[in-house]
Amino acid sequence: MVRKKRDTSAKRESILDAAIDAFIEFGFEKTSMDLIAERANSSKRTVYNHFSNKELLIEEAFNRFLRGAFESKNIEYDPGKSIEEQLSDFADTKMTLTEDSRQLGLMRVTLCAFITHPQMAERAVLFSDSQEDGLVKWLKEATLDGRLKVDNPELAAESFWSLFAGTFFWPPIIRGPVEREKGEEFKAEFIQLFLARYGSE
Amino acid sequence: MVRKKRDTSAKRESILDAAIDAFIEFGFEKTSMDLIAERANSSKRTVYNHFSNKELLIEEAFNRFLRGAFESKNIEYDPGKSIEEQLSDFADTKMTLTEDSRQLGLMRVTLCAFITHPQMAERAVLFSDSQEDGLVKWLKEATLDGRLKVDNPELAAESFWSLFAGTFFWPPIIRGPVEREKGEEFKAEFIQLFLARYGSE
DNA sequence: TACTTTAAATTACACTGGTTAGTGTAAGAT
DNA sequence: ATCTTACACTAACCAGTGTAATTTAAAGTA
Repeated sequence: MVRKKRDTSAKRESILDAAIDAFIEFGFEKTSMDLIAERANSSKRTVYNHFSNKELLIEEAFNRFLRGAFESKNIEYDPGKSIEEQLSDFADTKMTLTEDSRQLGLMRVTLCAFITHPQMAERAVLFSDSQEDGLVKWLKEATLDGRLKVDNPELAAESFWSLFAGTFFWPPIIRGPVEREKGEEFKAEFIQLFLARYGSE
Repeated sequence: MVRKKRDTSAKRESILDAAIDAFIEFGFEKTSMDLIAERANSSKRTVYNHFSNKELLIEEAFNRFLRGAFESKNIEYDPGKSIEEQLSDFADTKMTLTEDSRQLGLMRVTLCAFITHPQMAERAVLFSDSQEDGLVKWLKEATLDGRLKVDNPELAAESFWSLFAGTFFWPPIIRGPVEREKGEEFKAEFIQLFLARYGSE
């Protein structure tokens, strides 16, 4: 028996891409499999050959969201840079996620999926908990180095994320990107606020 | 000509209640008008007599959400109470919104509606902007009274909301209510954080 | 108070027109 | 031999309408 297998990943990708675009534009429920096929320049049958039902498509979109959301580099402590600069750079890095309109759209779709499929949200929470240790570690190192005074790094990290997300994550999800000027102003302010409590001087 | 008009508000309410419950349980798209009628112990025709299409139901649900979200009393400056106590009480008041599971469900539905119908989100943003002046006013009064040092009350208010929502609004929307112990711990922490920058001593 | 009248509100139910997830198949492409 | 396509098809669901019958309660009557 000779097995012949062909590489069909390109087709699969184009279907998934088309599906994500359509989900972003119309939402999951209102996107039909026929539309996805049409946009992927494919036949509906091929769509079903790759993803045997519609749920699998949103699952894959979700996985891609997770990958994108956390692949951006995490914060690493650098004794040679000021605390303000390190926090500011970190915020800038994370900000890019909601500046790209496709990524933003994918987040919106995913957020709705979380709300209607709580089991997806659980997976995301587990994943993000495992990832967000980066900031906690940074806070500990900065404290050991005498540059910060943080008793409870987990709590401090949560405060930082709240301050960040309250301007740079949730508002863009709902109303669209933040204007750069206002963004810079708020970033400076919340870093000041953070350091007023956790700074060492 | 004698006009007879009957009070049909009870029926209307029961339909809207049933609709909201169903939206919470199944989401807007997946809730059929037949189901709403059944749950309201009414006929589909009566549903349509009160709400001539499905959109009007989500609109009304949204209006009810707005009313619920902002009817809870706003913060008012009281020179006789400590700053910590006033902020803590304010946070407690706002917290009750996400402790009630129906209100939480309604918020989820509304959030999804915002994401898929941006024009609804606009109305909500306008409404909330007009309401959230309460905290700004409080910050100004506390500053005039020498109890706080706030240069930019709008920015400070935004920081406060970010800190609050980062624990007491968004996480409950996604994963469910916050455990009381953790909530108290974080509330104390974020008030400390806020006062480290804006407190007058 | 009790009763009748009457228009408004509600119901049951059938029906239309449209959409959509998913399947089967045979022919064609790589 | 495997992947892909075109296309026809099913079975279900659903928003919204039309209508005639039935129930309800406000207003008029005794």
